[in-house]
Amino acid sequence: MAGVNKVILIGNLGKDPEVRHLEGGSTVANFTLATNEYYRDKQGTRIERTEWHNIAAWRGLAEMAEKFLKKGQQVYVEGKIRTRQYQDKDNQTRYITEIIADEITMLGSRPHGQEAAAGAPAAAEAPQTFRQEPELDQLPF
Amino acid sequence: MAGVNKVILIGNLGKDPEVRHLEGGSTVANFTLATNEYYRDKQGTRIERTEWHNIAAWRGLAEMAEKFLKKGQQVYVEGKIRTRQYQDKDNQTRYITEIIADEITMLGSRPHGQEAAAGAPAAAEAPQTFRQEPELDQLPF
Amino acid sequence: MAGVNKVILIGNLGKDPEVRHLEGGSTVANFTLATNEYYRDKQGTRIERTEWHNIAAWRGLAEMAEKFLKKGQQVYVEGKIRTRQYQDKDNQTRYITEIIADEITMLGSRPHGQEAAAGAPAAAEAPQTFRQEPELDQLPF
Amino acid sequence: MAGVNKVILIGNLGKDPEVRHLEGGSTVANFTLATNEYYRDKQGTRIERTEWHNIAAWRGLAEMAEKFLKKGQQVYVEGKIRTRQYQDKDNQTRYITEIIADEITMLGSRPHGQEAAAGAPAAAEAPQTFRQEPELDQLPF
DNA sequence: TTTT
DNA sequence: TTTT
Repeated sequence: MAGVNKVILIGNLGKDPEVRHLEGGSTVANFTLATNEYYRDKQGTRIERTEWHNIAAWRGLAEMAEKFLKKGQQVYVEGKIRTRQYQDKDNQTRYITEIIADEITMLGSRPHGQEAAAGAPAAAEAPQTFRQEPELDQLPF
Repeated sequence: MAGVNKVILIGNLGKDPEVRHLEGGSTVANFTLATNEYYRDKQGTRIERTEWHNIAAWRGLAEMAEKFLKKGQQVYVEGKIRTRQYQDKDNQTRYITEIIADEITMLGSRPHGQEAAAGAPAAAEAPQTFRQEPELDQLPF
Repeated sequence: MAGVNKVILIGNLGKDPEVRHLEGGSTVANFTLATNEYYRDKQGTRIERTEWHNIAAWRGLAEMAEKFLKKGQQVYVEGKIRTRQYQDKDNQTRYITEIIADEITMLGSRPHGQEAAAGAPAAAEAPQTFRQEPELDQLPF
Repeated sequence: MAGVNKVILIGNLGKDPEVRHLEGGSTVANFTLATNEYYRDKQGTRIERTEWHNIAAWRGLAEMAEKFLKKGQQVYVEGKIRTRQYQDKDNQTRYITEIIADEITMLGSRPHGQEAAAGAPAAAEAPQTFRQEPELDQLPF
């Protein structure tokens, strides 16, 4: 039974994307994204709660992230949840949950006092949407 | 800067919900949800990939989950991602990512050879949607 | 400023898809989808409200719809809203809002007393997800 | 069979919200929202396509829209699709499709040369999310 | 570690 | 009718 696994986030990058070129030719960009929530507690005090998400962008989307995204920027990210396991230094099994991005849209304006990454569109140009191209070996059937 | 943290899943319960009544009066129901994805690899072989999600439903939604949801059932879950840390038995910090459900809708029909949970609507009745009522101390401001 | 225009529906087909082969070689499948909502009114009476959506699936997705979808079937549809205008028989401008599907997933089981469309997967096979392949002339920039 | 009818939009207000106080005590705010899409056509020319959506916000959300939203502002809107019919001046049945907003989040910064609506949060304050409170007579069952 |  |  086919299912749906979809995540929609709007938040700010906690750091510049880190790009790695893997053996085998793949490229992946990783960054953290903060989504902020505000509410009042029982005493009426305003509370801010920040959730941090690990974002992974692969292949073409990784290159876009490297070129156009910077720490602090507000973005829309659409993707899916993936939890993978790894062995830590004590050889214990650990789990990490990531969002595999399918689409990234730049929102609002750049933060003050911060330059766009090299190659980013000039202020006069329209901010952009980037979509992951489907891999030939990952088409649904 | 307010953000968005939204998850949309369609999958099948991996087990009956486990309900706990916490000190302080809250109720929480936990269950796992499998979302299946199908694709062909480079050799053209059909691959099935299952992602397991930890779902937490609180308060009124927990009671609904306890009454109406059972292992194997197909559901739509809307909610948000939350990662919390805890100390494991070796006093090491560990992280677990959960989906806090805001809305659960029952889909399709019950799996063969499986009874509905006690109190579930008869087959002739419309399957249902359950929404979390907002907590008075958690309204946005 | 790039935006987001996303629709997520779960409902039942109101009729079999109607497929048209347009001059120029495109194929489009149209069907209606009912999304049901249940609530109680002020008197406590159960109310059912049905919203009807016009779904359009293009190219590869149209062929999938023609092969695999039938009246009554429960599906997940992801797509975007598009309103287009046309002239009615009195030469007045009219508007119609459609959902252009990007992804369709078959849910649950087939309705009783109804055969699957020719070519549909056997009951024992996994229901399927179909995604629109991007058109070369419609990639984001 | 309960369904799902969900819309997620990011766009800019085409005009200030228009607020009406209906007989019976309800308040509704209406505004248009432009979602922009960019792509290249077969000749490689950059095309901008704008979709206009009719947004309706009721009750508490209408008051928030009136206070805090202005023409040009970039917002995230979550809601559902509703098509209603009415009689035009020639007594012909016409249809209009609207998005009934459940949640509105203000994004980015205010457009240059434009004042915030009276009562809007000062620049130093966090932009906000507004959610529709459920009506007692519209709870799911 | 972000943003306001 | 928006935005860049």
